[in-house]
Amino acid sequence: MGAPKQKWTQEEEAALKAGVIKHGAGKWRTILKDPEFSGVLYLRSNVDLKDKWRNMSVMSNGWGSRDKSRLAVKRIPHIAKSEENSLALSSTVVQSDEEEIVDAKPLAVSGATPQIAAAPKRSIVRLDNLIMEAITTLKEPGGSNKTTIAAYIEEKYWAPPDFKRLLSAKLKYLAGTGKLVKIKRKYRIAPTLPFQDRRRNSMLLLEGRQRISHKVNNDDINVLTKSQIDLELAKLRSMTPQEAAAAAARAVAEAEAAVAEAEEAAREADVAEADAEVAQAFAAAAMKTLKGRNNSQKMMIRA
DNA sequence: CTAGGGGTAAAT
DNA sequence: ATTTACCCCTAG
Repeated sequence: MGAPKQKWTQEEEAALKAGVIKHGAGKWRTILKDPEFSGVLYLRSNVDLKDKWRNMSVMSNGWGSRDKSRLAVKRIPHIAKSEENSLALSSTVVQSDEEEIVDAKPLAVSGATPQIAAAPKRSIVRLDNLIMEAITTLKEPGGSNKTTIAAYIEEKYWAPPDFKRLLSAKLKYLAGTGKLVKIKRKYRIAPTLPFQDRRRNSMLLLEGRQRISHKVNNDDINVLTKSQIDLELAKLRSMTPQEAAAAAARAVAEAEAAVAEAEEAAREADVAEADAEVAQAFAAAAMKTLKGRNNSQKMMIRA
């Protein structure tokens, strides 16, 4: 009866695409067993993969939730599907004739939107996907650094003018929310092992998942506004433990809010990034000092 | 196990 | 009303 419906995450889609590129479409079981993807797709079955691939494929092609042979009056297609539609971020195209098992079609993304007579600017693909895809396909040991990821995306897709900036913001955001783990300048996809039974039971309550779990070990806060932070930290030290805890909590909340803003604004111009950065840095520093003097504070959740 | 044809019901 | 995650079934 009720399969509560579990939307495919971007990691899962990326993993699926990567798997298809690596093993070929149809090798669902193989993809599933590949340790490279099993971490992400462990709750999907081979049939799920097949169906998902079908769904993705279908929607990326012409208009259709294909029922196939339904005469159907459908929507009147204003324009015939011109093959050489420019807007592309096209699918794979020429892969310099390497192996090219199957051309990964489901790349359509939201770009399939008509360019009927308006809708000029809309080709943001959701950088998240691309980043995930980049990391999973160039499976570098230890993760990939920003430049490598940028190179991958730029080569395979299309690079906006201020792409580097967007990418930086995105990586920071993803690392901040725990979707990515940053280790020594390199990013890798966060382990998804924690939960194991999402099938038919709860799934809520993971609202308190990993958030700002930064590695504040040495320091990364030496950049911008260090003076500001020091100032705030000085105030923090003179507070009572209770006040300090409250302040730290507030800082964390503010950081999250700022990061969320930055994420939303991360399309064209995001001025919020600076704020988010400052807030995050402060939050991290606050946590650090708090823990330093009162080591019973454990606010970090799982590793 | 896979490809597909069908179908259901939950989200949007 | 359309999408979409899942399911079921059958022939290779």
